[in-house]
Amino acid sequence: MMTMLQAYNVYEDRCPTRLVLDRLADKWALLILDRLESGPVRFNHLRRDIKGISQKVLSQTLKKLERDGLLSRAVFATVPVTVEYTLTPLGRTLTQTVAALAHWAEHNMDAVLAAQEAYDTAPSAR
Amino acid sequence: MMTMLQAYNVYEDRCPTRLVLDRLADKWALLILDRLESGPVRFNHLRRDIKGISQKVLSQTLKKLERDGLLSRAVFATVPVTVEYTLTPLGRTLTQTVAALAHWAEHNMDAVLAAQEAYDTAPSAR
DNA sequence: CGGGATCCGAGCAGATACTG
DNA sequence: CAGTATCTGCTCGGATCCCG
Repeated sequence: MMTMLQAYNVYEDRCPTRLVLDRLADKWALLILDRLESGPVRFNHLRRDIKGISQKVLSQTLKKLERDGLLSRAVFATVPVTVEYTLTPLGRTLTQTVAALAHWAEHNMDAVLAAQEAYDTAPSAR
Repeated sequence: MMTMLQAYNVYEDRCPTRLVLDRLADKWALLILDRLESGPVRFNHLRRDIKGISQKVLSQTLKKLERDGLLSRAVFATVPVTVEYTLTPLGRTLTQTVAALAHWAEHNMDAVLAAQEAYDTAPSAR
């Protein structure tokens, strides 16, 4: 199954997998997907929770993720209007992997920061 | 949200985990790490294998990954000089997750592409 | 072979203002 | 509340040339 589907080489340029990987290789997208894992969240709630993201970038990123079928957008005719973002089943299959990446970052950041310091203070010819 | 191990909140700005995640959220970095999984590779070999990457970006990305302690750089005094890039033990712990992400992209790209097409051809008020 | 240095253009991000 | 619109940097990436 796995071998059959692999009609494309990941390292090849212009392969569809690259397009998907490229979309996923986005700090904000990863954070948003991770944040939605626990359930639907409204726009300004996301904006508040994900510190440092601008309203424009949040809007753009949400639109891309919706286009990719990873999350869905639900509008409720309240006053004022309410919009909820929810992971689709497809998106939910991804969050496991995203969470794994986040956990790796969390558990290994000390090692990474130590490596950076060692690298920066190294007197060798760089 | 999460629980015990989380001394930092991933969604907080300026948290170290964010810095690491940000580094990982790089298409080229992911491809390079994935490519090095099977063993040491030389500079121009990487350049050839990872289609579409420029020499400058390859060089920059390798330097960042080395600084993060994810890969090591070995110079051999041949003529001309040979440079090999190898995953460090730390880097090797990451490739499992990176590979999982690549596999997800590969197995689900059809669904993603279908979702994109549906989104683009939708007549609804967007 | 394995890069560094430089120049340049496109795109992305920030800030601000406005709207249904 | 949940965005859109616009303007303005400013960084990133590509291309080119050069070197030990």
